[in-house]
Amino acid sequence: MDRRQIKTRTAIYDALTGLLRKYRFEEITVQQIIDEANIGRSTFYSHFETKDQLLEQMCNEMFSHVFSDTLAPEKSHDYSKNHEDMRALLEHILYHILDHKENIRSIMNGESEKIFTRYFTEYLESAFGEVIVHMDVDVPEDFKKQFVIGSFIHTVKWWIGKGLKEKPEKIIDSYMKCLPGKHH
Amino acid sequence: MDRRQIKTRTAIYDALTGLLRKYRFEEITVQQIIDEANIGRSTFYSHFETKDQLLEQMCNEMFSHVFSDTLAPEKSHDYSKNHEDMRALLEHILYHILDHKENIRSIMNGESEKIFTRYFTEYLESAFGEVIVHMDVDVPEDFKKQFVIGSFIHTVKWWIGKGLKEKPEKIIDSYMKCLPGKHH
DNA sequence: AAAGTTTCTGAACACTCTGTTCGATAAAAT
DNA sequence: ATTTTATCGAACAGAGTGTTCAGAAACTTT
Repeated sequence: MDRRQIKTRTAIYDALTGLLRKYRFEEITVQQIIDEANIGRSTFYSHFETKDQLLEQMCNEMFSHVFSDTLAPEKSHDYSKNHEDMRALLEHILYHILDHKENIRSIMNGESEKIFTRYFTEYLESAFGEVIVHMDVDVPEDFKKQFVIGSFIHTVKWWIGKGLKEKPEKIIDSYMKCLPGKHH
Repeated sequence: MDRRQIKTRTAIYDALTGLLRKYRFEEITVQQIIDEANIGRSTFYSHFETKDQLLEQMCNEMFSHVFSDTLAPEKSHDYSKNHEDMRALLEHILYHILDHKENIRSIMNGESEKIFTRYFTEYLESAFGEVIVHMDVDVPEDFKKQFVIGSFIHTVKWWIGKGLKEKPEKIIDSYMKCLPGKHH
């Protein structure tokens, strides 16, 4: 890829992340991004069709970083046999989020929060769909799934919203204590 | 209040709810609302400063209807003593939502979903804050609160998203089975 | 190093949406 | 019947969007 393209691309990304620290995505204009990134107007539009597409792509890259290497290597594990493995993976996810602290915090306002939720749900379903089904609670399976995944994502959002101050271990510990199942 | 004001106000509300059935709030323009409501441009702006303010006020009215008479009459009950009372109240809330089916479903897309969440959280905290504290799970209190309330709201959203097809009793039953505590 | 290719630039443009203003008209209140 | 208040709608200024295009600048190839 042409160095110039990479340069403008990262300039745009950096500009947006910077602006997101001060303003909500909805109130940021393309002109602001252009000025902040120090690029020409038409350059922006030759990279992205709209402001929304830029956000979409940026989140896309970021969340694949957060989730990609979490999913792959641990896929062989059987979490239904060992709750400690599940605990380790969840902690791993939180540490990954911690790595992207700055970006994630700025992104988690307004419209972009939804993209996060979408990715997160998708990922968790593929990673834990099986495990959840095997939990011994007498409720329909689709309910079980939405409850476990939904409450986890909500917890993570709450953790982010509170400034990521608590330790991942502590959050996961509390979370797993609140889940229904055999681990009492 | 002047009859004319009421007329335009409801015309605007109806127009927006109608449009929300076809489009997301973000893509609806003031002009569309004006045309749909059959009112003059300046009339709209003499009632609402912006499109967002309109949504805010509309949700405000609606959600106070959903929650107002749920909270008041049951306030004396002590849910920590009787889980059946809590169950009844939660079911009551779902039935209220069912009453506003059409409106709620159209409103639960995009930006307006947040307003719903805000109201709902606020309400649940005032209604159940005490009860939750008394639950016997060994996790910090703020975590307990966010978990119980967050997972309930998520469940309700899921229920709405799936078209409100299942019976409130069933949803609440599953929900309470998934909650940690003494009811095993 | 010269020629060819790709990307960036920035001004100019048409367009859409917003929110305001104001004189005329119609409806409600007293 | 008179006064007050609400609506109408055209006209306007302003902000933002997304496109176009010719020239400059940066990369690639030979």
